[in-house]
Amino acid sequence: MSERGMTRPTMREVAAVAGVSLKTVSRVVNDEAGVRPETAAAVRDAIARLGFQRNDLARGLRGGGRTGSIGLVIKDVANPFYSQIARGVEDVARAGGRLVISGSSDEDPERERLLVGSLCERRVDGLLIVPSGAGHAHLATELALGTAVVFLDRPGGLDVDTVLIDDAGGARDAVAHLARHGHRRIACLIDLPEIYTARERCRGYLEALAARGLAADSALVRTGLHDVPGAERAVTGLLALADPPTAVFAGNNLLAAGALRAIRSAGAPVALVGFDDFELADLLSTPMTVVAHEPAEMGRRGAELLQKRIAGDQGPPERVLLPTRLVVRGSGELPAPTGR
Amino acid sequence: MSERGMTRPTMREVAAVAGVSLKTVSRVVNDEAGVRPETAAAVRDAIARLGFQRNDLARGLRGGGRTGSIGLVIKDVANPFYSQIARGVEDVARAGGRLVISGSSDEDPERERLLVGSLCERRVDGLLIVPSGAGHAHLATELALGTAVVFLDRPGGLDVDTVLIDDAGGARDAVAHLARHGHRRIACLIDLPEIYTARERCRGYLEALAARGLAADSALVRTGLHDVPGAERAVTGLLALADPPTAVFAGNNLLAAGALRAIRSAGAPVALVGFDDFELADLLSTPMTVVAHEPAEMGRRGAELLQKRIAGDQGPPERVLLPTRLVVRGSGELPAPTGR
DNA sequence: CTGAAAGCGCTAACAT
DNA sequence: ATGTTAGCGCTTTCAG
Repeated sequence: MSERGMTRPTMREVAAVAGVSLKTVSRVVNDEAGVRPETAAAVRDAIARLGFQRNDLARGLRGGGRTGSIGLVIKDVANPFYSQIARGVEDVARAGGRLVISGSSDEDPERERLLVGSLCERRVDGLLIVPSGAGHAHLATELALGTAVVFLDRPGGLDVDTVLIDDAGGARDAVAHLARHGHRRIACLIDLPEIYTARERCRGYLEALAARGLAADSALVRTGLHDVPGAERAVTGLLALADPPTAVFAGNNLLAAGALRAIRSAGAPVALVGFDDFELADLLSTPMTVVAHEPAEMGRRGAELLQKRIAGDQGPPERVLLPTRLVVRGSGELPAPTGR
Repeated sequence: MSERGMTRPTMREVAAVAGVSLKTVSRVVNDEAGVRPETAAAVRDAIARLGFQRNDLARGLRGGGRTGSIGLVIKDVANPFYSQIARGVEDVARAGGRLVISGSSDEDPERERLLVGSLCERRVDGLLIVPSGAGHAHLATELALGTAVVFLDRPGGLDVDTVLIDDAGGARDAVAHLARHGHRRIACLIDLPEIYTARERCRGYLEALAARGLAADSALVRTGLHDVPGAERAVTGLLALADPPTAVFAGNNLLAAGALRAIRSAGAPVALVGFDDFELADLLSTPMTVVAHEPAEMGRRGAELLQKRIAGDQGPPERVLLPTRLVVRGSGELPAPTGR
């Protein structure tokens, strides 16, 4: 076996050992036809003996520029919503023979720009992006240079394939559900308004209220929330109001967790519907309803669209809207509206 | 702006536009000293005008072979435990100017081997691996070829840097806690015995029983469980025993979720301690205790060790053991042992 | 301070 | 069925 730090064997060395030309080795390595079985066997033997592994950098540099990798930019891989997307992307990429290079932007447009830059320098075959912020001019440049781009979860201001969830519809269903159970004072927790999904979910909330002829009380809408403690404080504040809400709609998984904590602390029988499903939502002491959807499916669809583009598809940009469904957990126990 | 599908500008073109030599462009791009400010400005201008981006493939091919990327092989990125590891890795890699290429092995040694192979063909600077299975001969080859390797969560059978959690200690604490509360019939849910952490946690369970002079009842130990439904069925079966357990120790986050479901369904007041912390564990209707630890820290430590190796550190392999701590959620409500 | 030449490891075109 | 010659885009010598 080789020594540590030894230089890696090249095709040229394999060729020398096998007693053939470099090109023959290349043919064997890439399963090209036109090599006599015995020759191929000799080459394979040399490959095994030397521990040769094709250098994909060199390969990508010479041939067409395909690197067999795609870039994925999400908000935070530690957040289950995004890590499920990543899994979906990975599965499709693998089927297409590609590896995924991913990075977390933490909702910072500058970090996103940096990440996209690094990814492009590495010449990924395509880019899957959950766009943060608004300006995506740099992406337009990439696009022009031939890097395929697909947006996930939010539109990115460029006319390319985009996979979204039915944010407004899901929010409408959530609020309609609460209203149907008699709730008239429904609070709404929303992430940073710069985020498309936050705006859409807020819109759905307002539309559902309007559809039921309920007045929208701006005191019950809290925006700019982006973590569990923030949501917890917001809901604690809401419940301390003179005329508190009897129900809460939380705009995402983090905000739902915060709301849950506040409701539990207050000991108040407040109904809760959260956007994003999560394991064990049905085993909570405060039963909650959830706007469920499939993050992995979003990743899969996005990756499929991307690979189609990479393969040369020139059709018009596609717009995929993934459905949500309201999952009622312990509906019988849904707290009824109080007060009044 | 350039046309779609247009060929990407190269340093040569930038040089031509700027009226300098290729090497001067290289100097500017890499912030090397020895370029007159005006010349540099002209070059930068040409770069901006052409939308030039250094090709890291070519760069990696020529210069020392560093690609500025590290490979991460985990079990499943959609599992919060692993996605938190991934985040820790990413943060350290970014600080070191590197990108992370990650893949899920799903506990399949063959997939792991394939992934490692692809990663090495891509010439990652180093590999961070949660090893599945036992045979890691292929890794020995990589090691010999100079690719740095660090194991995460489990030892990989090779004498390299390894970051582990105190599995046995955490399990002992969990079981001791239950015993201290009077439980004598404590069930144990364990993942596939091929997995090191499963064996260690099982060992800790047995040690804690022995330390208290409690008999280990093999009927209460269920191994080979690897998903939520499986754990649920196992616990349902345990609770149907003539002499059922009054407490359960679940060997990981998935098994804890399954146990929770079974306990809830049975309506039995069974105490539960689970390995791995999770959001909202304290808000469950069935209060549970948790063996908490920091997955992200594991990722960070591993990535730090790896980058030190990549930088040339030749010291002896390090063994990091991360602590666990028992977090009691609703201790007052811990179900007391029943029966007898 | 700047440039010309060589070559990283591979594949694409052509030979043979 | 196999080999030869270029050259991908860059960094690394080594010269000016």
